[in-house]
Amino acid sequence: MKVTISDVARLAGVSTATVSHTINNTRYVSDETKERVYQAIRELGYTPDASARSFRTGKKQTVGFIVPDISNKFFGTMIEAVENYLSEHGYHLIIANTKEDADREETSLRLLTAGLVDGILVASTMEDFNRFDATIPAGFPVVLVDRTFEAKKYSSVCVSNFQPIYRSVCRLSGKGAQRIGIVGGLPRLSSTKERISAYQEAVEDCGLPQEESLVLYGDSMENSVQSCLDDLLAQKCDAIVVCQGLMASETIIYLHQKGLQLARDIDLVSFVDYDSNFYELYSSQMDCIVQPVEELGRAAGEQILSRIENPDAPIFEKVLTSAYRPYDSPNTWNGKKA
Amino acid sequence: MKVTISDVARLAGVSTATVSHTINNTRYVSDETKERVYQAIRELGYTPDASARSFRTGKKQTVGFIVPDISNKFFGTMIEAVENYLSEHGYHLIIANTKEDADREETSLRLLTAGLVDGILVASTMEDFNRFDATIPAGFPVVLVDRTFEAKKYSSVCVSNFQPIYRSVCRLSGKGAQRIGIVGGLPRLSSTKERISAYQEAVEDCGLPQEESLVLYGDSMENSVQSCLDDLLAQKCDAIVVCQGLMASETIIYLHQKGLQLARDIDLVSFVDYDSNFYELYSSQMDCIVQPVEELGRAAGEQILSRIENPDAPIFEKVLTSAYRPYDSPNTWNGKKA
DNA sequence: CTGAAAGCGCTTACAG
DNA sequence: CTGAAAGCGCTTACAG
Repeated sequence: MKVTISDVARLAGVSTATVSHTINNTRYVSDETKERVYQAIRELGYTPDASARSFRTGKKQTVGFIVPDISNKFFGTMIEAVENYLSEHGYHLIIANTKEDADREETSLRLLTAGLVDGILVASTMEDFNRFDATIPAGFPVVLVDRTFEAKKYSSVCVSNFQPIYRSVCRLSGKGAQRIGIVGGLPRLSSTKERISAYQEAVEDCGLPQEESLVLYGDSMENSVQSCLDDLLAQKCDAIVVCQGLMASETIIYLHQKGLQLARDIDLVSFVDYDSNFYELYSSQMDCIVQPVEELGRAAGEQILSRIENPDAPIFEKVLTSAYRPYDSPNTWNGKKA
Repeated sequence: MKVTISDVARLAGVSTATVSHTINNTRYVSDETKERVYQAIRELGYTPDASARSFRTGKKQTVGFIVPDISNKFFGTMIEAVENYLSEHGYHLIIANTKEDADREETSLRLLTAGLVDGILVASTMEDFNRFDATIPAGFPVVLVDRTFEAKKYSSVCVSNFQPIYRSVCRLSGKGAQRIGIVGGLPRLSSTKERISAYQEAVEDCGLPQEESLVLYGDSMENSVQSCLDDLLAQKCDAIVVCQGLMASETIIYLHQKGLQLARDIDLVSFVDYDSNFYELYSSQMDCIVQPVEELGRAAGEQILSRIENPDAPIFEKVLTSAYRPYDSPNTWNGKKA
C-alpha cells in the first residue's frame, strides 16, 4: 500500500527520527546512515506525505487568494504574478472566486481560514468591514489586495487611484472639454470611491460642471456599460472617464458601433488592463491609465509570506502608482513606438 | 490557544466521538445531546481543523490544476469554470503555472500528487508521454485537459481541432484563396499537431500548394508571431490561418500596423478566445473558431471528481466541438447582430 | 551521533 | 444511544 516513513526506517535499520532528519536536513546524520536511508527511499519509492507533514507542523505551505473574477485579465495577471512568487518560495496557491458576491466571499474566507491555508490574500467585495473582520479568525495572516477598507486593521497592497484620475480630468479640461462624464465600478469598492472623488475634486478645481447626473456606476462584470454611455452621450458629454478595464473595452466597442470615433468625436480616458492587446490598437486615440498589475501581485505575495513569518508585525500599507499615458504625447506603450 | 474537538467534548460532557458524529451527521445523536454539543461549539468558537480532518480521512477535498499560462484568457476562463464546478461540490482548487515549461510541470506534478490534492487536471506541455507518465503515482486520479497524448492511458477532455480547421481551409479555397499559410502553436502539443494536419489534408484535398514553407510555428506565449507573418506575407499568401487566440490578436494588431485590412487585403481565420471583447470588433472581417471554454472547464471538473470517486473507472475521452463562424454569413456572434 | 516515544486533531471500528 | 481508544504519518523535544 502506501509507503510510510516507518517502512523506510525499518528497511534502513534506523529510527523514523533519523529518516525524518535526513530528509529534512534538520540535524546531523552520518554520511553512511544517510546513504542507507536514501537507498531505502529509492528502493521503496517513498514520498513523504505532505498532508501528514502539514498537519503535524501546522504549516500548510499554502496561501489562499480570494478573487472577484478570475477570468478578468486584471486578476488573471495578478494571480499569475502571485503564483509565480509563491512557487518560488515553496508555497502553493488556492484560488477562490467570488463573482463579486459577498456571501461567496464569506464562505470562502471561512473555509480557507479553517486550517487549509497559512494566510490569505483577498480582493474583497464586501462593503461592511465589520462583517469581513468578523469572518477572520483572530491573528490570521491577511493581506488585502487592490481594495481596502477605511479601518486600517489589515495590511494592504493597492494602486494609487486618486492621482491618475485627477490628472486626467485636469488634462481633459486643459484641452477644452466642457462636460466630462464618468463611469465608475461597483460603488461599494474602495477603488471606485477613490476614483470618483478624484474626479469630483478635479472637476470642481477646474471649474467644470459638477452635476450628479454625470457620475454613473457600472457593474464591473456584466455588460452594463452601454446604458451609462447612452446616458452620458444624451447629456452631451465631450469626454468620458471609465474606471475599469473590462468596462473600457466595452466602451470602445460600443462607441465604435455607434459610429463615434475616439479622439475626434469624443475623448476617452480609462483604466486599462495591463498588457492587453486590445488597447494596443487604441493607445493612440485615448488616455490610458495602466496599473502595475504584476508588481501588485508580486508585492501581495511578498507581504503575505512576510506576515505568515511574522503575524504580529505592524500593519503595512503599500500603494503602487499607475502609469498615465495621454494619447497625444509620444507613444511609449510597452516601450515601443506605435 | 486552539480550540479542539476535545475541548468541545469536555465542555459538553460527551465523548469526542459524539462531537464528531454530530458535526458530520454520521450517526444518530439524540436531540438533547446535539444541543449540548452545539452550545459548547458556540461557546468556545470551535472550528474543526481541515488539515487534521483531511490527514485523518485521506481526502483533501482539493484538486490541482496545472496550467501553461494563467493570464491567458483561454485558461483564465477555464480556471473560472473549473473553480465554479469544484466549489459547488465542496472542493478547492490549487493552481500551478508552468509557463509551457516541462520542468516546472514535472515539479508541480510531484508536489501536488504527494498528498496535497485528491486529483489533478493538467493541460500538459510535455512532449514525452513516458516522462509524464513516470511522474504520476500509480492510480492517481488524473484528467488531461485541452491537450492529450497518443497513448490513451489517462482520461481527457479536449476540443475538436481537426474539423474546424479543415472546414475553414476548404472554405477559403472555395472563395478563391490561392496560397494559404498557417501559424501553429507549440509544435509538440497535440492540439497543434491536430490543427496542422487538418490544414495539410485540406490543402491537399483542395488542390492548393502544399509547401512546407507555408507551415510556421509560433510560441503560444511570446510575441513571436510577427516574424511568421512577415514570412508568410513575403510568400504572397492571400489567406492565413492562426491556431491560437493570443497569437490571433497579435496578428490582427500587426496586420493593422502594416496597413493591411482584413477581408480586403488578406483573409484571416483563427481560433479565438471565447468571450473576448477584442474579437467582437473583428468578427465581421475574419473567420472565427470559438472554443467552448466554459464547457471544457465544467467537463474537466466533472471528470476529475468522478475519477476521484471511482479511480478504477475506464478511461474516458470527451471531445467538445468548436463553433465555426465565417465572417460573411449572418453574424451571430454572442447571439447579437453586429 | 541516534533512538524511543509523545503527540498534532481528528475519525471510526469496536464494544456495550 | 454513546464512549474508550486506536491510529492516520509525520516531527521533535528528550534522553543517552
